Amino acid sequence: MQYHLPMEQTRNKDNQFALLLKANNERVTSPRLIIFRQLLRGSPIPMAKLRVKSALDGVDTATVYRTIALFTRLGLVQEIGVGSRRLLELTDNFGSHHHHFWCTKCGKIVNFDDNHLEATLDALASRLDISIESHQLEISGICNACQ
Amino acid sequence: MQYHLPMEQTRNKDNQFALLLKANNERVTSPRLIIFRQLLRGSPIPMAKLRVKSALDGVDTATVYRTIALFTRLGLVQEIGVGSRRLLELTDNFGSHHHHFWCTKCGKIVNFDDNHLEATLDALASRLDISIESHQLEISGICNACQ
DNA sequence: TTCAGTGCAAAAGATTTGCAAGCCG
DNA sequence: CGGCTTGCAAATCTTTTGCACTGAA
Repeated sequence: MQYHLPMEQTRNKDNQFALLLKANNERVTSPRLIIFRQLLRGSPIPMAKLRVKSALDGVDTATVYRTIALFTRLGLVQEIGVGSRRLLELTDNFGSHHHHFWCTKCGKIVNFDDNHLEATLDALASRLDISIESHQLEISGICNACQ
Repeated sequence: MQYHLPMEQTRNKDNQFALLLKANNERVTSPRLIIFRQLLRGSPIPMAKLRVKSALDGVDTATVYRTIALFTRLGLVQEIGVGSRRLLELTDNFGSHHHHFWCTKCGKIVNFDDNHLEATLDALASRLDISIESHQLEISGICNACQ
């Protein structure tokens, strides 16, 4: 099996993952680890593909759904909308805060973050008199390579 | 039947709607008008509910799907993600540009817009060297009433 | 009149659920 | 060992498709 992260980092993440589960009285099982590692590969993945990939490792479809529901409940996974597709990815708990830019020409999805944007949102929150728990921005357009 | 807009405004919208269809060589049919008016009521609506409401007016489920696909193709309708739900609403072509704030406590969805935010996005676009076609921001948190 | 658009029914996919067996703690 | 998890299969729900008929232009 091949990882996008060096093995040492993967171990770290696996560890962090195990701790999070235990802290919530959830068991660390083989299917859960397999699915977590799939998500750890980085790019947002559609449920259908996650199901297929997990099946290769012997994980049943029903288990994938139950696991994603669990991960979501634990705030480990979130669903993002890119165009009309729904994709799954690890939340900021297991990565840095970011947003998505989707190139409508080549389909590439680029993560980005912007301090100024975050500041703008803070100001917005006080203007609207709300307290922000989370926010998600999706920008679509043409990337520099495609222009 | 009851509308959220005064009848005169509804007529205007119906008109605008008919023109858009005709401009795209699409026919103005009863099911399409029924579904359009449903969306015109304002708040984002899940497909399931739209299906049920349309059925009350005798519109078949398959037609609802085909119509929403058409409206999306014409840039009349967009799908937004609020929490884990997917909701349908008219695009900015039939309303003013806005984003969504979702109160996780009372479930209310509030539309808002912010000039400063738009300016920030413009700046971001030039920094990332991309050209933005559209953007969608979803903020979730607690509204002032629930605090 | 003509053919795009619709209803109906069936097919295809996606998601959920019940239950016996397996495995983590 | 005990009970949470899983795999498997069946049930549900959602979305798509084929086809004959209807109605908008």
